[in-house]
Amino acid sequence: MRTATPHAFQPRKTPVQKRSTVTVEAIAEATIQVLLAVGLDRLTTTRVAERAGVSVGTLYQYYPNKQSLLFAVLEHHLNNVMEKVEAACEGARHKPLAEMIRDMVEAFVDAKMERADISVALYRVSADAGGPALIKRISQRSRNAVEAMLQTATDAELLPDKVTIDMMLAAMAGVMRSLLEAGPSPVTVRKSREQLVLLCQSYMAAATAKRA
Amino acid sequence: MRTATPHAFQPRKTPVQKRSTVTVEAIAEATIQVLLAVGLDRLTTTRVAERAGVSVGTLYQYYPNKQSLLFAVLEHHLNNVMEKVEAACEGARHKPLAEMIRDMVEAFVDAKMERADISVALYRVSADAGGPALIKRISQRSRNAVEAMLQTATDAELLPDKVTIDMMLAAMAGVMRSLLEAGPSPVTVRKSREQLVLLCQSYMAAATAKRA
Amino acid sequence: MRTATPHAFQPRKTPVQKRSTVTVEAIAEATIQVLLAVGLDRLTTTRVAERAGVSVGTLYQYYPNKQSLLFAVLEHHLNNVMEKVEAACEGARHKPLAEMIRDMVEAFVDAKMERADISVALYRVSADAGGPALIKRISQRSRNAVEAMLQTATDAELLPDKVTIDMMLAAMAGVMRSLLEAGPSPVTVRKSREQLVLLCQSYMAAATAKRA
Amino acid sequence: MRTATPHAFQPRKTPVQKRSTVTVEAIAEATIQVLLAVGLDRLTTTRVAERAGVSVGTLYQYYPNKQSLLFAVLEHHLNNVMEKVEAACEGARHKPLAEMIRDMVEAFVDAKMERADISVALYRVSADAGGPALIKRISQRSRNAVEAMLQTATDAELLPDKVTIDMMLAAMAGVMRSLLEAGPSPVTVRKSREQLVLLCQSYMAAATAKRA
DNA sequence: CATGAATGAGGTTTCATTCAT
DNA sequence: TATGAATGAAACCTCATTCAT
Repeated sequence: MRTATPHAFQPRKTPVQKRSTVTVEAIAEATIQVLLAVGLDRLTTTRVAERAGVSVGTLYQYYPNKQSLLFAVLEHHLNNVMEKVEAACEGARHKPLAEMIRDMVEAFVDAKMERADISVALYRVSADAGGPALIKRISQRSRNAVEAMLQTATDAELLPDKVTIDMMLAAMAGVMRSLLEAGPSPVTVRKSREQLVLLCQSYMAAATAKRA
Repeated sequence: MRTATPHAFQPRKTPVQKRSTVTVEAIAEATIQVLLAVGLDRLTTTRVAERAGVSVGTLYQYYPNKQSLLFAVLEHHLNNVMEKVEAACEGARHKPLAEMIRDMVEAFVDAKMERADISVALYRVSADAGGPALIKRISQRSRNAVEAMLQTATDAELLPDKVTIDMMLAAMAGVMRSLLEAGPSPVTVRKSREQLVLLCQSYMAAATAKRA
Repeated sequence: MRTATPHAFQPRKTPVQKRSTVTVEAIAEATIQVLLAVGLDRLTTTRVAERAGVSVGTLYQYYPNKQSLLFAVLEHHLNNVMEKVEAACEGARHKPLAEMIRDMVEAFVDAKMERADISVALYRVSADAGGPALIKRISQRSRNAVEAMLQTATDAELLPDKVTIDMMLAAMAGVMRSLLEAGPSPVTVRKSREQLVLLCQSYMAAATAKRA
Repeated sequence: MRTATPHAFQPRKTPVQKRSTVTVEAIAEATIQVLLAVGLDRLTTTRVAERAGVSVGTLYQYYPNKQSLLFAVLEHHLNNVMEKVEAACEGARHKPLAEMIRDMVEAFVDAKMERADISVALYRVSADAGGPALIKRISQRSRNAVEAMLQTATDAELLPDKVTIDMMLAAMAGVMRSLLEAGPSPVTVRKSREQLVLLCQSYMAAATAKRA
């Protein structure tokens, strides 16, 4: 993949007509399908276009380059997870800390597992140049959501600072990745989910206590 | 990068003559240099050979393909980190749990930060096909080292099981990655190091307590 | 030339637009030109594309690999000869055996001599992996044509069986090859043509008589 | 295969010491083995040397280049066949024409079939640049042998001229090639052998008669 | 004489991207 | 807007051959 100038990773035009929207989505969906079917190495723009039932030319009408296509899919996936987490955070307001954490972590794990195959496939995409930046941008949102939630905790004596929250989120992401890449059994998933809850709870407890 | 058959990621021949050994190392070193200088996308075998002061042909005498070259470097790096962690684990035997964890985590963070640039660059390499498998193989070693250490803890009532250790390690890896990819200031590093120690300690404490 | 999987020797796509058809033919023609100009050893896909006035990429749109290109040309040549032979066979129906044979053999020799240079150049191509199979497939056609003709012979008491016909055809091919590779004078060609007719006639006569 | 200058196809030195002779033969034998094992496309000088248990350097002491190695093997094979045919020709002197032909043809077929696999593999070798010349040189010998034999025929009224003999030999070669490349069953071989005898006999009879 | 590490020209093939239709 | 034929830079990798040890 010959990477273009950094600013070029956004979709080219925001479609207004309905037909365009359909096309854009068909292309994004086809990208996932191809990704799962043949892997990132053999994903070509032509193949994606074929699968989407359009010509390559059309593909390039909506995505300025291959990278932007991949990133759009990645972003969509991350946003999807994000929304679930945010929803959980909203729903868990005004609860005790441990419950908050549990709800949030479980929402995260469940969201990721829901499309485990895609999650795994996208790890490789996220490693492409520019990926970390994208990830970072998205993580901001989760931090904000979590932070807002924590401020309403009924039993927290001290609020954890940003570094703490980021650390927890990074730990969650790391555990999740390791889990997904292992291709885990349902049992393993359940156990790991529990343990991850525990990990986050104990850390948050310690972090809020420590300050005191 | 067209990935070959899975078995093809091992170096091709073990050099017997001294001349060869020098060459092999020069190539590996050149790979890192090129990786840091131009990035993975523009790392070509020709460029690596040039930098190493040999011909492409020579490179291919020792590495059957580009992938194996990259993986050799990745493996070397991970082994390096591993050794430091193992050493810390050995040195921390027969101490209280919290101290063990601290020593181990700090060794890990320090080892990673020692060559932060390489660590970051290799994240992309590790995403290549076959990377996760390599990582997994290496992680086994760390789990064993940590497990052996924990068994000698002077104050642990219950030993954490494998899942727990794996979780901790995955969390550590995730945090480290997130940290490294952010290109952190020394201050941030110091703070994060502390926090990561806390995270692991509190989780291990909770996990060992929980069983009881 | 690294030969690919056996099924990969067919042209890649059947062009629909007129522009494409022109391109495909230009490439095939260029292949012959290059073959004659520099020989098989130095025939490269790049050179062929250049000669055809297209880019390499275009070449690979229509031929999945070098081998398929060469085979397409070989097949075309053989088909061309085949058609002449078939026409002769059709035209010689309901004649005495000796005349039939004469017409057929002469058509074969003439067809081969018509593009003697190409014929010779293609012998090397036909030796490539997969060549014999191609030859075999084409030979079926000639056997059928000859067989159909012989059944209408006005004076044949017994029909020769398939083995006999194949033998005659193989002999013809062998003689022709030996002749072409010798780079013969017109006189030699004429003499050899006569003799080959005699060879086939006498063999067929003997073979049909023998059965009786 | 990058072909060298035309004069370079002869073995480099005629070994006088016994050790050398052994080495030379080991290399030749290894060439055949590799040819049969992996095919011409993947036959490399290194592989041959390995199989022969010597280093590439040593191989190049005795054969100036790859081509010469292959041609040495080809020549050896052809000489072997030749000797059998010559012996048959000598043994068939002073017999009637038909018997002569039979003995000779059968010797030829049997000699070829004796190492059918090698015969087939070498067809590709003989197509390499310079091959036809080699073949031609060898064919001279067979023509001479056959000619000498025919002159002693007890019942021949007219001697066939060189063109006639060449034609017969070319036909024989063509039939044999076609037969070998088909990978024939023993039954087919036997039948074809008979038919080839018939073909040659009838042609020679016709050719000698015709002159009259 | 033997070794085998080193050479490096050069071949095949891919695929993101463009633009005339 | 959509199409898809054409582009062509550039990557990977091979292997016959040499020559210092």
